[in-house]
Amino acid sequence: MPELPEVEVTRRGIAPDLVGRRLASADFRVPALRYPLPHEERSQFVGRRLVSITRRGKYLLLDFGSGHLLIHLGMSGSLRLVPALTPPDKHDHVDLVFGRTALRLRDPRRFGAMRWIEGDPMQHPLMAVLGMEPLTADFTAAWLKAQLQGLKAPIKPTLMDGHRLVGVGNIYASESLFRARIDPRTPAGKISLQRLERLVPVIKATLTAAIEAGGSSLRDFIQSDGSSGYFQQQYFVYGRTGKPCRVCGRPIRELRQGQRATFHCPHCQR
DNA sequence: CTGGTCACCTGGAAGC
DNA sequence: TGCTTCCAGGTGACCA
Repeated sequence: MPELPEVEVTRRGIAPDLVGRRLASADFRVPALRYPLPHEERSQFVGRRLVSITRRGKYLLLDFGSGHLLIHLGMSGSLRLVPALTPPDKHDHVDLVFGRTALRLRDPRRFGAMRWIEGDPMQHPLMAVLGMEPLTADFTAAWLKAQLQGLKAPIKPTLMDGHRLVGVGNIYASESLFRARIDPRTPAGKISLQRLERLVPVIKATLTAAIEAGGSSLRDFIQSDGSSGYFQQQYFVYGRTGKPCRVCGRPIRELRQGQRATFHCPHCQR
């Protein structure tokens, strides 16, 4: 599930319980996720106090003063707070134990990542290549127009390219383009400034609404029963192939762009 | 640089 | 019922 809103909701869900507390131990039950887990660097952060948890794109950065622990949830990752010593399930790969509470990483597909970064985390190769944060004032139609200049690739996969714009994944790319009434197949460089002035606020609003919807389920992060902590969203197009468009009633269509499913309403999006 | 494809990994759903 | 195939919210590597 983790696109920007889910990562941000996770951050808000776990930060109040963890910030300011000392990391007592770190248990790694698999050797690697996307990258080898930070076994050797463990001594660098065990015993340290957690200063803050911030987000950059879909990454979480846990600041331990002497360095940052970077966490990415991949396709199937989730973080929950559980009472320490809670027996792990099959895909509970990492526990960061803070006193009586453990931050538990579950990730069945293991596309997620956890890395220890020393120095300025934004200089790290994984961070330095990241694009614009969509929920900032710098993300404007004029900026996006310049970014898309000359690009022939379709707008939908282009919006999902984290080297240009971070946080917008497969769900919110389809949803945002529907709300902005833009056909996902439109060559990115051909979209007028006028239409981008519609798209940019829509992306901000779509992500913000999803974060706010997740806020109501924040308490799930401190449940120990394994409930997901994520929220169900009322989507306009995502996963609604063949179902009536919520605006015009015509069937939602599905197509594939870059091996990913795209959902759209051919009547409403042009 | 751009644009396209593949790989990583597991599990659930759909198809036969 | 049981086996096979396809698909899933991300992204880095690789190629032309």
